[in-house]
Amino acid sequence: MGITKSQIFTEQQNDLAQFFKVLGHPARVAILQYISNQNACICNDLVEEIGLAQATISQHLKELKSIGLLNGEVEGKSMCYCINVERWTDLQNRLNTFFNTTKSNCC
Amino acid sequence: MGITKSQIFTEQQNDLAQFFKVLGHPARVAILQYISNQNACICNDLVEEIGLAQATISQHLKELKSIGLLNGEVEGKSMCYCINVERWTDLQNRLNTFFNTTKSNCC
DNA sequence: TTTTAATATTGCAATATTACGATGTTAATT
DNA sequence: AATTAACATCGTAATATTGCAATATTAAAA
Repeated sequence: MGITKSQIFTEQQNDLAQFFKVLGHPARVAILQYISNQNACICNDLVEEIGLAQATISQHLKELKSIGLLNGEVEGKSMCYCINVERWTDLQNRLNTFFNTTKSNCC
Repeated sequence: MGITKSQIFTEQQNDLAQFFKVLGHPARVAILQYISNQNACICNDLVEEIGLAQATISQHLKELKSIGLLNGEVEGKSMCYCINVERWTDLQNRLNTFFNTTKSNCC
């Protein structure tokens, strides 16, 4: 039905899946990689760099913001989007915990 | 349009996003966690454990198989699905590389 | 060889996602 | 105050995903 039955999973599982899901689009991967190579990020640069329409880029940025991976700061009439390093490291640790606690083989 | 413009991204970006995407559903996270706590995995157990219909579980297993995270072995009339530990560790390393090379702050 | 058990596959219905044009909004510039 | 620049949001079309019932398929058991 296109709708995920979140009720039947734990909050931890839903949370983790949500992180993975947001990272599960090449545009968002590309955005993060591009930002990390810049000193300042302006959405317009991204539009040229990534090759998607401005509205689409804006939407992807919103999703990255929604899980706290990006900080947006108003700078005049531009926006400066930056990776939230604390959150980034935190997420990396959570994913590693998931990987380390979920690797036993059964057969 | 619901269609991702994969052509405009690098293979590495598409690949990475694909991994994230497959892990981006709580049922698949739950399946991996459950399997890792068992010695043998039978789909029927999963149906009871997870609480989704057999057809749905089968579909999720297929997606996990598609990125090589699960090995399926026929065992009589049952299937034994196991985490592919080599692939699992490989994926963990790839994700850590991504996280480590994508963390500079700009603002 | 019929039956049964354990999946896989197919075919849908419902909802989500992706993408973009058009249109807001906001703040600097003129 | 009007204009411009840089986004954000809205509305919508196209496609993807989720989920399940029904129906294969496959191999052991009877």
